Amino acid sequence: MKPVTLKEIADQLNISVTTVSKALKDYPDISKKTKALVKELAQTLNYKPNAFAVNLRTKESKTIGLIIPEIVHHFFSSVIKGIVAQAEKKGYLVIILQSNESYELEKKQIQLLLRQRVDGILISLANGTADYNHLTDVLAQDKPLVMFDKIAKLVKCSKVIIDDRKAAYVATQHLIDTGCKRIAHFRGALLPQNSIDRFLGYKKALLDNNMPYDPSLVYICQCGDQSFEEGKMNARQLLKDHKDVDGIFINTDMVAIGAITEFNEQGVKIPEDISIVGFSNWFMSSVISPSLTTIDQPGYEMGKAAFKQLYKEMQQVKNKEPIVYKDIVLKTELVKRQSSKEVLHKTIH
Amino acid sequence: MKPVTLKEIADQLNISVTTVSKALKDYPDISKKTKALVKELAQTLNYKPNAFAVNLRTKESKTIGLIIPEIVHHFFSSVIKGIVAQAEKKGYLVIILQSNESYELEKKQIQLLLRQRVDGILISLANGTADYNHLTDVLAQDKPLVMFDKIAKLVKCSKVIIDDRKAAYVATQHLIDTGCKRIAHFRGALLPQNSIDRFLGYKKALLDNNMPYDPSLVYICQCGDQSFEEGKMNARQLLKDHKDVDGIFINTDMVAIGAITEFNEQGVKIPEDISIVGFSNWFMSSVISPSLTTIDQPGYEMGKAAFKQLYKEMQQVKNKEPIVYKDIVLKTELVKRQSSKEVLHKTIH
DNA sequence: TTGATTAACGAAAACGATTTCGAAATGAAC
DNA sequence: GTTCATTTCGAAATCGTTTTCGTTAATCAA
Repeated sequence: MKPVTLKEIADQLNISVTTVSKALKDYPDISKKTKALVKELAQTLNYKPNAFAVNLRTKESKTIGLIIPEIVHHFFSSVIKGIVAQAEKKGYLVIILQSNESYELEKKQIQLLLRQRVDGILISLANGTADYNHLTDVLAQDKPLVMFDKIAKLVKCSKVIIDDRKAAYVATQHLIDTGCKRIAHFRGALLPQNSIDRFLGYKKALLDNNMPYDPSLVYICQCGDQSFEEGKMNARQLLKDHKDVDGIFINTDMVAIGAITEFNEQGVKIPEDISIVGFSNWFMSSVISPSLTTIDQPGYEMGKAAFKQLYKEMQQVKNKEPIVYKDIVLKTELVKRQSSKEVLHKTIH
Repeated sequence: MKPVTLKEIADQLNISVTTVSKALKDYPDISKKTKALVKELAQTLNYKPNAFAVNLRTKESKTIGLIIPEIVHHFFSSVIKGIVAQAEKKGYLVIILQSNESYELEKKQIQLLLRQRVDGILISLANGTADYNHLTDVLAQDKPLVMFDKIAKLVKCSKVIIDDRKAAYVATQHLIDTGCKRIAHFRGALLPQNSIDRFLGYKKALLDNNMPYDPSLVYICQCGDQSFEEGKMNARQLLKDHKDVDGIFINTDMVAIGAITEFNEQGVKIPEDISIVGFSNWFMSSVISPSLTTIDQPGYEMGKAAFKQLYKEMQQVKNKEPIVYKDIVLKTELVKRQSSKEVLHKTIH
């Protein structure tokens, strides 16, 4: 009933615990005969080393912590999948925690993970997080910390991101290339860096194309649980405020889908009357009618890359080398679908 | 840099490790004065008990394992969220593993978790799992194991499920009540119990209403990654095979959405020509056009209930009481939307 | 025969906390 | 002054491994 220990194996074979331990780990100073004996008995008794004891000695837990704002989310669950898959390949287990977009919870969870003595931490910040002491605490302990997607630029650690600004630029440029003359933007809340960058990309694309930037065309939404509703609301408001808008770049697919639904209900034709480009490429976006042109955000790859970087840093700590931080920028892609028109033939000068 | 230990606190205060430990845990045989001193120093040094050492002594890890077939999945990610939230409330951490619907992986992961000495395991089985030795291994060690959603009826442990059969019955009955005369069924693969039960519910509803059961109206799909495509394919095939079908009960929303898409493309009117009822109530189902009538499957609640049961059993183990197994059946609900007609006025006898 | 080398194993000290069992000191009671 | 109880603390064992450093016995060279 109780798990088998080294001592029990040792007693049964009338040898010492030391020898058993060494035999199982193929130390060169144990004879082949005893090694065979030990290994066989361990097998039949179904011996499994007690992880606590091993960790206590070796000061490694072979466990990492993962904190994300929201689990039920296509993008984030893809990230989780990428992380878990990669971690398992390297023999690491993943403890998952959800911050619920709350700074307080995030802070508490970091403490929990540190107490658990995880070997490293992966985190995507809560929207509300503006204070970074809990993060620098981790780094001060020489424990690797890698941030992904929602990051804090000011914290000195590795980061895995996409170039939100560039992606937003591409999205907006696509609207321009397909003939849109007056382009609105539904942006996210003020805090997460992503919203800011996407907004900046939108703005830059306009200016680079000699189109005026009009702040009244920028609508803010919190992108929380009811982002679908927010998309509908913003769309309704836009129809009242600006009849001349013929294109919208929307911060995230869920909001875009809300907007599409509203436009469908009001008889506004997409893309004939208004073109729409979203962000993230959720599965849903390919299914809705009209299907949504959007920016593909590689969640699985991001998870994979984040773990790989963390792994590298954990190895560096193990070898007592200094940790080398890295910024990894993943590629995004515009996925052309029905909610935007065909690209106009460009005139050749 | 290195984490603070009891010994360091003891040395600084010139008292023994024992006293420090006791002080922090409010043992009655330590004076208030030393307790105050110890607690204050622990606070300022930011002392965190070494989880390994504690676990090694107490033989508790305050950690549970969670194995699911697929993380990127609306239903399962909701379950994860429920589990993680509830676990955190009780001071437990969750190690998450994904079996990828593979029996082999599932088996290996159970071993991993046992080695890690988790206090309990939550699992939703892979479709391919037909051999239960890895599960009985867990139970043989007196380690609580709770299965949810995709379960093995034969294994003696607690289970949290919905009544798939009844839910399917309700779904089919709804189609009948709204006037459908010839009802098809897109079912899942043969193995997971859920598919079988949903099929049986469908069949029973037909028979109870004196409608013939026609096996040629039952289409099978694997419900894997391409279930959307499978939905389209099946819909196309159905249109060829049976022009007279006016209702379909579909195993899962993703397939249903594929079917709706296909029908939309082929100009088949929903619900006028064909009514559709899905299963799961993914968010997508409320957004697609026409929106999908479906069975709401409470993922978050299932996760919550599963952890609560596991917690109960972990307490029982702790108190050396025998484990009491329980079958928990959660309520499902029919969510009426646009893909099915209004219920006919029933004649009163 | 002596000294050096090698092969094979074990004793014991960690790792950091918890807990049992005493011990010392103080005070109270007689 | 003796006895007894109470308060306050610590020594030491323990959890299960890992790893260092011996120790023994055998082998070999000269």
